Amino acid sequence: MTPVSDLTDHTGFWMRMVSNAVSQEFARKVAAEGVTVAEWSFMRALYDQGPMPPSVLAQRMGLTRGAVSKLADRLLGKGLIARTENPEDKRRHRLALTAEGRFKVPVLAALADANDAAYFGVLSKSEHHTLNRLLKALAERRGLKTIPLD
Amino acid sequence: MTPVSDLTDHTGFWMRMVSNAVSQEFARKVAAEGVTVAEWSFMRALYDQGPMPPSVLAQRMGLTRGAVSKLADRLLGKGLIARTENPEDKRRHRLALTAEGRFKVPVLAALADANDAAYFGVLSKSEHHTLNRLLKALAERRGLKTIPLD
DNA sequence: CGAGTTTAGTTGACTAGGAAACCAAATCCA
DNA sequence: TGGATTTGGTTTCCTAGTCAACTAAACTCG
Repeated sequence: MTPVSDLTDHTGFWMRMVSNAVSQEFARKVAAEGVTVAEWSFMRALYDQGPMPPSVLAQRMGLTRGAVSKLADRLLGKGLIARTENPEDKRRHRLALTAEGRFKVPVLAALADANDAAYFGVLSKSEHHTLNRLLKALAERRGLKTIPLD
Repeated sequence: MTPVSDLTDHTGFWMRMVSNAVSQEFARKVAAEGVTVAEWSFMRALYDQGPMPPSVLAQRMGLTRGAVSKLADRLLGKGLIARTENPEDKRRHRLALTAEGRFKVPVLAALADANDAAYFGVLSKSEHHTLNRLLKALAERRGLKTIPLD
């Protein structure tokens, strides 16, 4: 008959289906806190690693510099991050969380925790552990490193 | 110290990382054939289930009617699908693959097969099987059904 | 020194999708 | 019958990215 394999034969199909569902759910939750997932990821990176120039952030987040530039504008507008000049090189500057931004991180992190737990809670402990192991193995064997966004 | 859990503690984090990588890789490959992933998914649905109205397609693909309307415009422009009027109800119409579109599906399907195989081929047979099982379990227990796009 | 060159970041044109307003055809029903 | 409502689809405006052109600052080296 058709030489075309079934869509559902692909692991990638199922992975994306689940992954999308988890992400969309999370996006909905952080939206209630007034931030997008990209903004959360941005803030999270600053929280973990301290102030850094936009270019580094772009690389960490797997975004273009342009995207980070615009993202930074939005976060500046919301008062969640601040820009600090570098007197030695006027091109460079660094982005850092404001007090307000810093305060928000644990709140959002709690949402992330809850979301993950709720979503994968339908698996048994050992299933969950196995899934983690397999995903990490894939990421490692493929040399993945950029923080996933959406 | 910080009350904030590590990003990498989340299964969703790893899942998205891997899922994104698989999808981006696939997007690159189909782009070489002149279509986007959404277009592929669109064509695939028509291939599997025959001609259907845009609204049904929207539901199947988890897109809004607006999105499908635009997607259909693009595919019409590329000559991959055709619109057929419904004489009984001038609002409705159905979308179907053209001969050219129909011809392209197996080619794209082969790319999808290859991509999936390459990506998950780094797992052992039993690991791969386990991963499939867990993902399907998650999808099922969560009642997921829309075809994942990106 | 000062004209190219490189580097950091921004901007503008473009793409893909969502939400909601919108349009036209069909249906309902008093 | 004919106005209100419902339905199917399109369009408009918005958001969030990419890519490539651009600007300004710093560096290089003849």
